[in-house]
Amino acid sequence: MTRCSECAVRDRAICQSLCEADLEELSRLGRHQTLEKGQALLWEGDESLLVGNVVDGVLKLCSTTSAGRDQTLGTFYPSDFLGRPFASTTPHSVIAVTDARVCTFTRSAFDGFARKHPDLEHKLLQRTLSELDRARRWMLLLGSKSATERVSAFLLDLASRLPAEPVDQGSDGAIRLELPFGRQEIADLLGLTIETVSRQITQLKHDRIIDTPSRRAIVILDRAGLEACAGEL
Amino acid sequence: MTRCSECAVRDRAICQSLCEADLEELSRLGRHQTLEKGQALLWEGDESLLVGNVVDGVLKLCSTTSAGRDQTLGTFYPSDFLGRPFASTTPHSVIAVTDARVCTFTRSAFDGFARKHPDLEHKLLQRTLSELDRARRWMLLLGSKSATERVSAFLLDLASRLPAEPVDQGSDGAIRLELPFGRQEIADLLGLTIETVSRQITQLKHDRIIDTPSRRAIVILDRAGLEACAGEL
DNA sequence: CGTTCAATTGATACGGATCAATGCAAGTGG
DNA sequence: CCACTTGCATTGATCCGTATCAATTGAACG
Repeated sequence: MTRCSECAVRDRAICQSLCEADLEELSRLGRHQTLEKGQALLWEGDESLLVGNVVDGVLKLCSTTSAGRDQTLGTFYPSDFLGRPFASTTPHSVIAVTDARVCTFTRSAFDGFARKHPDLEHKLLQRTLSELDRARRWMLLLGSKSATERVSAFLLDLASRLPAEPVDQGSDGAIRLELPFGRQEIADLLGLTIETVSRQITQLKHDRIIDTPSRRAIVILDRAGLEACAGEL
Repeated sequence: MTRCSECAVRDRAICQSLCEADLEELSRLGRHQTLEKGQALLWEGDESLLVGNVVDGVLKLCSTTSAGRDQTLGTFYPSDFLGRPFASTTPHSVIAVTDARVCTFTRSAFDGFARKHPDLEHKLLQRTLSELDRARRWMLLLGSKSATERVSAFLLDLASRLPAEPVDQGSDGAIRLELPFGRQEIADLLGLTIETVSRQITQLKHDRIIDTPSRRAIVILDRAGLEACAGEL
């Protein structure tokens, strides 16, 4: 079994608040799980079975509307906490966007442990508050931004979340992003259609703001230009 | 000074977690404030000065985009907690929708008190988690619902939040809502324009799903019909 | 009774959705 | 190694819902 003290996200996940002894106890409650791309960890409306931390990979939180349209409500990167503690059902599904590793706990075991460890609950509170800020920023995007603004904002958000690799040739501060998402997934995230996303990307490419060396890679050539396209924030 | 033990929201706000003695201590940190309709309590981007509970009235959380458009990101009703604890700036403005009374604390005083009272932090965590669920449901609305669905969902949401008054004449289960919001405010909440909101309301009226005895009142005649218009959820 | 402000209604424009076709890269099997 | 399939992404043509612009109505108030 993998020891928590050697965890890849030991110093970033909410567990950072625990001392060695408590960590030991928590690790006995948890279990590591690997997920394949596309696999679901939690289902919308189901019992809230699991909570946990992302160790590696990217996951998404999503919901399907009656019209069959899919809307993605959030994303999880390594060290992020996922699941719905302190409630009996999970309001949305959690699905792996890439192959992923997560460290999970049954909700009841986690809830019990958390109630006895105020520092952990405090970390969780801080994270939940940030997540709420994040969700509200996204609401702003969904409620009152154009397609160009949405795509630009998405790329900037991604750049801030992903381990950014600077491009070799000294072409100013160009940044290369390996997209974990396909076009359809981006569309679901932004409340647009795949065609609109595609058109916006080609537009940004024509304007020399980004480049697309491959379908799954984006190079930000002109960060300031991209920020201008994204509107304030 | 108003004693916490006699507070109108004593048994619903997060303070319900405190014993008499702690409540006494907290009440010495707080202060009651009255706000007039339209008055701001917190400004977007400012230092996070205050947090608190709504005692009476309705407030909204909002943000102005570069394009001058206003988007409302949330609403606060009596017993709701507002403000951004544990952060140095508030990401959005809080504005009174009606005349209101709030019980406020400086953020720093509240943070310190909360850190020492795990039960209070726990209540706050639960509330923040629900607020996040709520925000995500609203994201779904903003990201992938039509104007009709948005207006219908809004009315249903309001019905669940407001003290509902059943209409006198035995006309089945008709419910009368006194709207705290004007049309423009509804539009900001739903990411629509005032004209579109107005048209949707007239449409629902024609379909005998609602009635509008006055500008600021709505009677839900056919709740099932309204739910159907709102799509699932 | 006029003034004022919000809400409604109408006419038109436009952005993004939808429908349909084409392009392109990565397999797969002969 | 080449034809064929398969799955995404792009591009094009058209349609529809909501925004926008402009006018009218209606209720509250002095």
